[in-house]
Amino acid sequence: MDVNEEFWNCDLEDLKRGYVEKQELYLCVLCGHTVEKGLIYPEQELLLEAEKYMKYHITKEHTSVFHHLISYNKKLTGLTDTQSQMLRYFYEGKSDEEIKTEMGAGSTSTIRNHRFVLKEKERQARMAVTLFDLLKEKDHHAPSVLVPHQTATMVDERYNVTKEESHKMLKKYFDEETNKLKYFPAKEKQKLVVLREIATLFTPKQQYSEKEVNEIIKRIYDDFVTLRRYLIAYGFLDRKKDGSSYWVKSTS
DNA sequence: ACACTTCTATTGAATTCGCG
DNA sequence: CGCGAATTCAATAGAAGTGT
Repeated sequence: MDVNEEFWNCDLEDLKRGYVEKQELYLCVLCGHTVEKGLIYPEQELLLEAEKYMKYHITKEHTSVFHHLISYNKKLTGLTDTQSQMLRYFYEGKSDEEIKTEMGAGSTSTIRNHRFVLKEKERQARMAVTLFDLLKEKDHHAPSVLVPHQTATMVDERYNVTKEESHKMLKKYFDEETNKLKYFPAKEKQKLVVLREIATLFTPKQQYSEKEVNEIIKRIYDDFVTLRRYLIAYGFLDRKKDGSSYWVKSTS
């Protein structure tokens, strides 16, 4: 029953699809199987391009995302065995009458009621997702980990930081009066938090010249060259090859 | 009149409580 | 901890309600 990190972090659309697109590869969130972009995968008589092959992989190994997810236990799905079985029948497009016969129930009203209860459950699930999503923005005490910049490079699980930790670090490295960076941290984890904070000084989607970038960084730290380089290296900023234009990598 | 949705009552199973 | 009592939960079936 091990469900990987990506599974929980990817958005609903990716989850429904069953795989996420990374820089250089496609990753199956159901099993962690990866497929490298740009390669061609032979399958029987056919040669499949990477993404096609990933779709094929899901059908072959997991039948469908639906089948895979519904096979998880109650703890994960929140569904009882009969409820899961019901969903399977519904997925197959069976009528109440057919389901009744197949599961040997005495009456179609039982199936009807299952449909009703499950629909209610769906509404509750939507409600819960929305509620918790809204809560996330407000609850600064939750020990939730900050998800690193999605485009950030040089980041792995070790650098997960709770909001509390991150708050502490920021207090340590930034002067409360002037908001200037006192000194640049040596530890990777701290660097990440500090850089993330600095990245917020830039307006998303806006294009900056190198000079403008320097100006902004200079306001909080003298050694703007180092900081600028770090922002790029850690994937917070991106730039044209010739350095004529800089912008914040999108966060969403 | 008909199909379809929602509510209610009953039952048995599972879980929790509380007492020694 | 063990065991029966009490409570809660899930499944069922039929009744009531709703809309066309």
